[in-house]
Formats: sequence, C-alpha cells, structure tokens
Amino acid sequence: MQSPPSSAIRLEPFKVACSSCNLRELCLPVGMSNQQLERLDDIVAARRSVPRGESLFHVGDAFTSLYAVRTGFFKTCVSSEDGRDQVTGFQMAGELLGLDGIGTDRHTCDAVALEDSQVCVIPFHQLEDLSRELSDLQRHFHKIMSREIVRDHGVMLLLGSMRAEERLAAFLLNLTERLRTRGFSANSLILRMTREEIGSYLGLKLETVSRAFSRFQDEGILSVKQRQIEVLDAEALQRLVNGTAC
Amino acid sequence: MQSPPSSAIRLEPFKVACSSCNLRELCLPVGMSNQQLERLDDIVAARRSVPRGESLFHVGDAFTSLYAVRTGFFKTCVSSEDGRDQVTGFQMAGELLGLDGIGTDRHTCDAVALEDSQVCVIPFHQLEDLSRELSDLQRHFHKIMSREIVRDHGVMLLLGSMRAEERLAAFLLNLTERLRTRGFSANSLILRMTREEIGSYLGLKLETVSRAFSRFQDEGILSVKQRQIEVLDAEALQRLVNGTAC
DNA sequence: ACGGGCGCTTGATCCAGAGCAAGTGCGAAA
DNA sequence: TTTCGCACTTGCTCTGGATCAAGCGCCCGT
Repeated sequence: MQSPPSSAIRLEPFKVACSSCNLRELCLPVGMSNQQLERLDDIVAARRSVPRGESLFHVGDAFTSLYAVRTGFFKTCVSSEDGRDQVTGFQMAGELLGLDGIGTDRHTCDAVALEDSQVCVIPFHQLEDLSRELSDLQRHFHKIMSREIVRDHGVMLLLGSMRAEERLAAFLLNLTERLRTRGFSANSLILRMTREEIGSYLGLKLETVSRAFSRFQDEGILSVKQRQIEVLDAEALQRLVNGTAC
Repeated sequence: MQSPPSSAIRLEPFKVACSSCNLRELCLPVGMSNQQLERLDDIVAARRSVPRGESLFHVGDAFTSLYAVRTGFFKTCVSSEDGRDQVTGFQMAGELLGLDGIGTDRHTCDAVALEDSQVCVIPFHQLEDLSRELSDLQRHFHKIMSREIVRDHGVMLLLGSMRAEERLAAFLLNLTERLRTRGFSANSLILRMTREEIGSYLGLKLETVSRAFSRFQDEGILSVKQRQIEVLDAEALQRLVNGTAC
C-alpha cells in the first residue's frame, strides 16, 4: 500500500518555527528553553496540508516522520483482514500522529483528516538524534508515548466495561476537556466526526449513538443540533461515567 | 496509595547480567552489542521477586523504574472510580512492565503476579541517560513503546468489533504465538489466569468465556481441561478471527 | 482421607444494543 | 431555486451476551 499520489500532497517548505508557534505549550516542545527550541526548529522542516477526507498516511506506508497537528482534526483507524475497522483515536491541534509506525517502520493505521488540516512534519530519526542531545526533549517525548498508552488503557476500560450512554458521556467529557485546554468553551462544541465514526470509536452502532444523543437531549443534559452540541449539565455526564447514576 | 510494606518486597542485590540472560533476544537488549550490554548491566542493578497474588506496583505509586519479567506471569489492570476494573494486558518473560508510569511519574495501573515471578528492576532515569549515549538502545526502547501502542490498538479493535468467540480465538492465538517465540509448544498451554480475568481482558463475563471454551471443545477446536488447553485446530481459530467462519 | 472453598460449568431467563426499515433534514450541486 | 444524496433520527424486532441460579470438581489445608 502507498500514500496517495504525490500530486495530492502539498508540502510547504517555508520555515515553521516551533519557537513562535502558539501550540508550543501543548505540543512536542513543552518544557524546552528557547535555545533548545531553535534546535527543534531546525528539524521540523515542513508543513503538510491534508484536505478533508484525505489520508496523512495509510496502513503499510513506510514510517519516516511523526506529525504534529497544527490545525484541523484527524481520526486514526485500524482494520482487520475482513472489512471490520475501528477508529482508535481522534487528534486535534498540538497532538502527535504516527507513533504507531516506530515499532515496525511501517504505519499500522490510517490517519484521515476530518476537516482541512495542516500538520508539521517531524522526521523521526532526526528527532531521535536531537533527543539524544536534549534530555528535556527526550523526557517529554517519552511522556507523550506513555500518555498515549495510558489513554489507550482508558479506552479499553470504556470498551470493556461501560454501557452505551456511559461511553458517550466519557467521550464527550474527554472532548470538551481537550478543547478547554486549547482555550475553547467547555460547553459548546462542533463534532468533526459522523455518528458512525463516534460509534466505531466507542464500539457502538451509529443508531445507538444517535439514540444516546437523543436521550441526553430529552433529559436536559445536552442540546443536540446535528453536530452542534451544547453541554447543559456536565455533572450529569460525570455522574454517568462514574456509574453513580444507576 | 502506596506499595505494599517493604517487608513484602524482596530485592536481590546480586548481579543480574543482561549480557548472559537467555531472554536478551526478547527483552530490552535486542540488537545491542556485547560492549553495549555491559553498560546496560551496570544499571539493571537488582531483581525483585513477586509471589503469586502480590502486586509489583499499584495505581498511584511513584514511578521510578521499569520492570522486565524474568520468570513468571503478570496481569495489569486499571479501574474506574466506581469498582469496575479492566485487565489491560498479560505479561510474560521478556516483556516490560511500568511504561504507563512515565507520563505522570505515577503508575496508572496495578501489576499483579499470576504466579511466583521475578523481575529485573530498570531504574528509568538511568535508562534514559544511557539511551542518550547508545542509539541502539534508544531506538529499541522507542520500538517497544510503539509496539505497546499498536498492541493496544489491536485490543481496541477486538473489544470494539468482535464477537465473544472471535475474541477468545484472537486471545488464544496471541498467547500461543508469544509462547512459541519463547520456545514453547504452540499447541499446548496452561492458562495462568482465571476465566474472570480472561473475561475482563476481553470485555466478557466469566460465564461467556466458559461457554466459549466449551463450544470450542465441542467443535474439536480445543481440548479444555480446566486451565490446561490443547489447540487442536489453530486454523479454525484463525478463521474465526478473520471472520471467514460466518 | 476428608471437608471447605474457590474456580468452573451449565441451564434458564432477561435485556441492552444490534439490525432492519422508513422517514427527515441539511448542504452541495445543477 | 430545485434536486439529490448523505447523515441523522426513530420505531420495531431480534439476539448475543449478561444475569441469576444451581451444581460440580479440583486443590489445599487439616
């Protein structure tokens, strides 16, 4: 399998400075000094634009780089030999894509843009080289990978032991929390993904997701207008996740 | 939360040499030269014995070290605020425990020995220091973390989209494959965990696991005598996982 | 050898969520 | 503006696995 034809890949070679990026407190550069940031700037050589619906990489593509989401929104998904597939995560600004490829030098999932997006390209071997020099960078990179593992364990807990409404509540709280960290309202959000994609992530069918949204609306927990969601009672969502509500 | 009282922790300070360990082709030292291995020997200072049923670490414990399983068998589990818990993995000889703690400097899961076990203690900061010097070590450590992420994605696929028998088939194939890598028969295995623990890992109740075992036995795919399993038809298991069987 | 307890099996019933089907609404293209 | 198609909603039925319950068998300690 290959990436889409190179005509579809837009690389912008002009300078992208982590040191002046407003995501630097969320992204790879967390905790680095200005001097260290300049070293990082040297290796983050390019941006790449990914139009909505297109893939940043596919299963089987050679792994060369990590990608930091600059703008936009992605999903990652794996699929089994038969057609089944599973959304394994949604990534927003400041989050890293491509960690799955390190282990085998091939990507093991697809990364698809859910809206027109831009990523910073971080050549991985150069990142490894630099992180041998800058222990702060090394430390932070390890933390990022570890947190991804912990996040996955949380999803496993959700998939293994929660009921449909609990899953959706946990999902919404997670999304609003991440949006809040990025300076957005914690109460109002626009979903970038379809009901089916939410369902795939949560191990549910799209109808079940839709019904859960309707139920939450009936109960005054949410206002749902298609993908425009208002969280009216975040505590009720929290209670659902904690299992206190039953 | 704390570790069990130190009286329960047995540390054996005598030298454990990765360079002469028969697990070195499976464990952290993969791909390292003898000279590099000696450096690793310097930091892997101790073994620790963990009797069956006891924990290597708990949720909330301060994170200081990774642990390589030398002998024995572990499970890791996370739990939500209410009592629900979820087994997130089973670890056997040569596999690493504790990666979850790197992100927050606290462990986020419990690691429990399912039989009397021994681990090598790898102080993490020293490992980071050394991996800044030895790029082979750095490279391999990154691969280990990435593979853990990929493994978790596989479990998410399993939990999100497979049916009970498919889950159990995938679990058994995974176990036998790992045992095979360690030189054991691919057809005969003794389960170290209860039906309930298997169920927790697979997002099923213990009765469902038991019924699936019985069904496999009726169909001539397995011979099941309590925890003694013989795989009679591995291809049938593979077909189940691929979904070809329906 | 015996008794107790835990882990496992198996049967019967129940229910959350899947599957199917029919409609609705919104956004993009003509 | 109209039309088309896709995403979503909602009702009905069905079912895989959960839940409840009873009994079995193996291991361990006395």
